[in-house]
Amino acid sequence: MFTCGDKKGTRQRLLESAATIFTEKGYANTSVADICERAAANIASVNYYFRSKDALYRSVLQFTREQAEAYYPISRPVEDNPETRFYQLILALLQRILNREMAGNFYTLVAKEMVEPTSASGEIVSQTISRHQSIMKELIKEICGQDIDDELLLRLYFSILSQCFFFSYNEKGRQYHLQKDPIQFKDAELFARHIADFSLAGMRCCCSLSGDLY
Amino acid sequence: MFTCGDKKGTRQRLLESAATIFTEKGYANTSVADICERAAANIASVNYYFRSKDALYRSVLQFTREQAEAYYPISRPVEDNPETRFYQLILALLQRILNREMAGNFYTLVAKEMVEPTSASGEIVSQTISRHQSIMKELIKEICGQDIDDELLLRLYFSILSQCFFFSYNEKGRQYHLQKDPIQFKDAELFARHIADFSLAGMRCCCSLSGDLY
DNA sequence: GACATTATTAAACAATCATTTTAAATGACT
DNA sequence: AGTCATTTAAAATGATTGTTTAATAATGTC
Repeated sequence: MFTCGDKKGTRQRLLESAATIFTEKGYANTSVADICERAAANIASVNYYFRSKDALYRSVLQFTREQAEAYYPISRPVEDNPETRFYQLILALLQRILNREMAGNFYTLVAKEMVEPTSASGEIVSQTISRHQSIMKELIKEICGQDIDDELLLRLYFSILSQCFFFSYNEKGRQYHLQKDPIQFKDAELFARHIADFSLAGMRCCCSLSGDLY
Repeated sequence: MFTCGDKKGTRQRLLESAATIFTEKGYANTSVADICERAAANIASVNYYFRSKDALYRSVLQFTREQAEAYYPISRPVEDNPETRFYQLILALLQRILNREMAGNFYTLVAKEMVEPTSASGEIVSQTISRHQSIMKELIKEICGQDIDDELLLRLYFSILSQCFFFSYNEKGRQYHLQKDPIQFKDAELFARHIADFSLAGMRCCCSLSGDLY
């Protein structure tokens, strides 16, 4: 296990190279040759270490997801009041998404899967989403009351998450809406504050008139 | 100009066929052969009527956009109160997005451009977005007051629009979040009602504490 | 040091794709 | 009918792609 010290193994270089290029250009626009070139590996190495381009892509999803979960854990201590934890949860999610390394790559890839699912999409994406969903729903219940209607709960979740997932758009895609400067990692706190405030008000309002309108 | 009556011309068939398949599979995963087959046209016809696959794609963006704008106009009479027009604007947008024909195709294509911009992306997408943006911002100003801070105005716009654009995800992509049944066109009113209520509360709250937190 | 396993390389393969070419067919108009 | 422009058709081109093969190098083990 004496790997060369500062040098990463070929397999790992391929994984990171693939993650970067898949994120940037998408699966279909990325060639195996591109990936190998960036990883300074031979053209055949993708099929040697992973069985195919497709299997490599699945490994990339897996790998970047693990990185994301290691980077900013989304389970928080229970001591604070729900509103604070609500803000922290949104912040953690935005920080993951805006992270410039593998964590951010994962959410960009997930965004692509939302818009144009691949065959590899299935498990990993749906696991990730449903994990987010259950955590967020628990928090909403704490804030709105445990007896909240299931349909309403789902809609509230959707309103909050759709705001967060906006940031997993491509940089250029975000700028279509928020012209101005590129979004930086440090903007996470600002937007998390906004989304939290905006959504807390929305939640409370929708809960208080629950059932009246529908 | 005596076209065959019930039969559409080859060019038009190509346009609609391309719109459908681009929407379903994305630009890179769609072959010119696919498009021609569905349009019952020869393989060379794409290059005959449009100069290239790329130019065809641009034409598709243009065409579907026109269909969307003709289908559900988003400029509404001024007589109602702003809250009602706010709801109507969101409803019109959702109806466009959830429309099963060319209008819906356009917003699905725009969603793809958000996540993975192509070289054709530029003008059409940014025009569409900035039109939505100016209309929505005007309405927010009416509701929150004309003296609202520009930064806050942009964030409010973003919160509202990101909820709407969630529905331009792929069907499977939406179901990752809203498990249950596929979203139908008729759900537009339900979700428009929710987004409007949720967002009106959020707007009012953010405006009242404007400047205090940032 | 010899052997077996693992890793890397260069070349070739087979398939797909967008586009071009060249020719045939169609329809309008004189 | 004959001319012309428009449209359709089939086949070929040239480039790129993912994957495989087979030979070579590196590494670890006894």
